[in-house]
Amino acid sequence: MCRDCAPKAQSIIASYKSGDRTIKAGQALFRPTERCDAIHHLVEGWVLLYDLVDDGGRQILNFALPGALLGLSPGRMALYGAEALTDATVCLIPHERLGPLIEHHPGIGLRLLQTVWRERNLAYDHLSSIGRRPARQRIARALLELFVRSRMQWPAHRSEEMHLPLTQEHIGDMTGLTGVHVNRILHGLRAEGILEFHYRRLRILNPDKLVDAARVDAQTVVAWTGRSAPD
Amino acid sequence: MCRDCAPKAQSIIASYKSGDRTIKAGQALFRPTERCDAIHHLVEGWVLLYDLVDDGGRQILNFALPGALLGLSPGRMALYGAEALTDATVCLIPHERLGPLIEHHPGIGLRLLQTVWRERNLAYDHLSSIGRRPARQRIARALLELFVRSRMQWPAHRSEEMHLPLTQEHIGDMTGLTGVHVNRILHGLRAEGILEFHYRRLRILNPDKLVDAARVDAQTVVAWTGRSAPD
DNA sequence: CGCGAAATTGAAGACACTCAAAGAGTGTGG
DNA sequence: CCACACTCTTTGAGTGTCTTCAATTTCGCG
Repeated sequence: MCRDCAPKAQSIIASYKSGDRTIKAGQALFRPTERCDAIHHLVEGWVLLYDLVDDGGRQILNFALPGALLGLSPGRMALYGAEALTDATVCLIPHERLGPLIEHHPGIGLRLLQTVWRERNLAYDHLSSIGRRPARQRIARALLELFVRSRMQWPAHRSEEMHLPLTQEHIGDMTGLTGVHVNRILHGLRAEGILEFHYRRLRILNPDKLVDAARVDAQTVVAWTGRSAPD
Repeated sequence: MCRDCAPKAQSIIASYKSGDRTIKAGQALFRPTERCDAIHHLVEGWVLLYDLVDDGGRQILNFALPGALLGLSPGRMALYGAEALTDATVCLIPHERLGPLIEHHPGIGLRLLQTVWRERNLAYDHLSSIGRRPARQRIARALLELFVRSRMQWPAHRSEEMHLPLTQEHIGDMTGLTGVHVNRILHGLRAEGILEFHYRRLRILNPDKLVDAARVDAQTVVAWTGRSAPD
């Protein structure tokens, strides 16, 4: 299920966890500023990380896929909110158990390190997208990234169509745009025969043109997949 | 010098490194897409991480302070560029040594994990700033963050004035704005008696008003400092 | 003193936002 | 199975923040 946790690693972690938790789609795992004593290791499902801004705006920080580590923060307050996009399962590891876990199983430590630094690289990628790219590129990138990452996670599904439980408002919140403007851009992409995004269903009609509109290079796509490259 | 690396940890890492490297202010450690075989552990100085966008734009991803881990990427290509803002020293750890290092010294693994996840949280913070805040708040936040982080790193300096080797263009590249617009906003902040930023020197005239303009809460500031909160 | 880089200022324009209303799709309960 | 309620999408018109382009001034440094 989770690429980052081979079965063996899973069972090792299991002996340090305080328990599992299942969350229904749409429910919150935790909210910003809420007390959060345990690290949440996502085992199954999609989870949305977000930050709320005082004027009512919301910024989506990441879409966490299985293997992600949520709730890492100094102090015991969550710095951001987390809510399940699909039904999800997390494995809870109390903060104070993390030290012993890594002490006894350094290999796990290395894996966690790689997971988090991949998350950091992804965040960097989003930063330059939101900070320096026009709306069309941001949206094309965001959708392409979601597509690539989910295909990598669940290679079974093989079509160019996928279920994406997001509204256009969500896409706006991830790209730093308004839902209304996202709608206009999507309209353009559809008119150009590049993709369709209708009621939680994304269909890529012309992958080449989408890559072109997103202005991503092969290297970046590889980074999205999370694969370590060959030597 | 580096808060994250107690002397003991330093000496352990030393036995796994391939060497040190000193970089003069303004010089590049590595450029985007350049081959990069070793992890760069920053020991001393400020390093700027950036990404270049095809239209000529640049996005600053982070200002790395001592303790930061640079050059972590899948494959052996750098996903971003790194350039020294001040004279700097890095300790180079070949990628293939990382496994053995953590294997034999799990405590180091835990520290590295905490370092990277703090960097990730900082990137998330920047995301919501750039994605959802107006120019004035972004700039106020950016300057306040730099101030807080550098004060935490070098507590010796105690005044409300600091040396910041940046141009207004740099501030634009970190906040996703143009240098010209940064200038106008800084003009406003100066007119209000909040701060002065003139030729590589930042002086905070009214800390309370700056915090107000930046719209940061205490919790976020604590996260910037990198301190783990008490239980 | 003069050169180059950075800062400053103005004017015009563009991209994205706000406000608002209508249309389409989904789900639920009778 | 239909009707209603709700959410999400779609479209228009007007506005505003930030950008672009360009000229001028200030500053640091040789």
